[in-house]
Amino acid sequence: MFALVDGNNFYVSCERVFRPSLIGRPVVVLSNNDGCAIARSNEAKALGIKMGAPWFQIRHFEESHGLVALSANFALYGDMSDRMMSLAAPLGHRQEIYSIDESFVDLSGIVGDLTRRGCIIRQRILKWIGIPCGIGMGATKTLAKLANHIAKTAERKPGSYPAAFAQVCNLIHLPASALDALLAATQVGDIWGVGRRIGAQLNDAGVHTALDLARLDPATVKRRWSVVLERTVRELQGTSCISLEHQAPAKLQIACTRSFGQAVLEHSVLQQAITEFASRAAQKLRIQNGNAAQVLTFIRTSPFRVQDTQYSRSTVVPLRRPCSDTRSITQAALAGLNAIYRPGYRYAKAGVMLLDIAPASYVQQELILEDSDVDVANVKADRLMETLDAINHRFGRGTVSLASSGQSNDVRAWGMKQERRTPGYTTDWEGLAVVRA
DNA sequence: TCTGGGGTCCTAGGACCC
DNA sequence: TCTGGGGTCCTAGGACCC
Repeated sequence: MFALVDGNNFYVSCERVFRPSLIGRPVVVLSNNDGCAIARSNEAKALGIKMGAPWFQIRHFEESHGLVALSANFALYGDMSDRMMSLAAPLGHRQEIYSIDESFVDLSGIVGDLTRRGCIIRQRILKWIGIPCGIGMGATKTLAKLANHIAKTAERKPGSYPAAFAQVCNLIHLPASALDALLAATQVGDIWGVGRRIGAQLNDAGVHTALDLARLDPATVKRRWSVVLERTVRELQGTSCISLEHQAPAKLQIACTRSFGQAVLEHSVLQQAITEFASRAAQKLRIQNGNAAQVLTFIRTSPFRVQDTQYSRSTVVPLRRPCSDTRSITQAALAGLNAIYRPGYRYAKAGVMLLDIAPASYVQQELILEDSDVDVANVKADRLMETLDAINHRFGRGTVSLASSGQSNDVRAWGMKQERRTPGYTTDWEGLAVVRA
């Protein structure tokens, strides 16, 4: 038995905590570069604004409907997320943090009225940090996801589901006929694990509702689609196939990629960007105590600019030996850049990915053919990186960086556009809200 | 003019082995 | 004319998630 706790329109809700005047108004939070909408208030959804809608296509709502758009403030959302997660955890014995705004909670062994328990937790999160949540409960993770969908939809669109399921929806111990009715009222594409492509294929095959999907034979589904969809069918039928991951597994790959605020043509600017991405990725790698064996670098033009000649290439450079050293990783990434850079294109995006990651404690023994002491060099590198991370943690990101990363953010030719950024209310002393009497 | 970032898993097919 | 059988490993690409 699982619960899923999910913040409503999470990024928008975070902004509303500190700017209550946004409540009741259509609000969107924009992606990096103020590119497209990545969170929408209910009022914005009601205007028909879709997830991922480009800002330039929806900005006319500013004039006509008072739409407010904000640049994403991920430091703030991350901090609010930590607070929400710690308040959701007591719902059960174990919690899996699934994304910035969602956590699964294992409900096994919890006695008493689960629905009531959910309502108390929901109220507490709303009162203590101001974030409205939906809570869904079900026998499997997929059913808990569905319950959460029902909890939020019943609140947002009256009449879509019985009002009793709004906000907190508990499908555990629901009579089979009642569960079937809810499944029948749910589009198959709204089920967790059914995306656009599979959804369309299912519709073609006459499978339209979640109930249709739940009634398919798992073996047939596996043959015709995949084991992934088979698992979804079994989960809808009440057999748990996806377990709770209490401890986040170490990442297999780590990426740092960005679209540029404006098109980049020069090699030297790409070099600065790639240096920055490689440094950031290496730092993430050190946080999880890993070593990477390969570094992927990619650059590409904008596929949306059809008038431009397109160019998109990536390359993988193996490291001499697995490490998390910013200098070696950056060196490899820049070597990759040199291999794929071609002048004359309007580059819109670039990135660095670290591949083949293993715990730093796994050391491949090697036959030393060089006349140098590898162990001593490794210890020195580790201490240098520790110091680098400590300084940047204490004095702010980018205090110490490689010279090839160029100047600071405000003068970077490739820097992001963020014209509607709100203060770091909880993450920056300068951003603290001021109360006026 | 203007379109995000960061992940995972599965599968098919090719290369290669004996 | 007619060209085996069984296996592993790796990679690219597709699908999904938020």
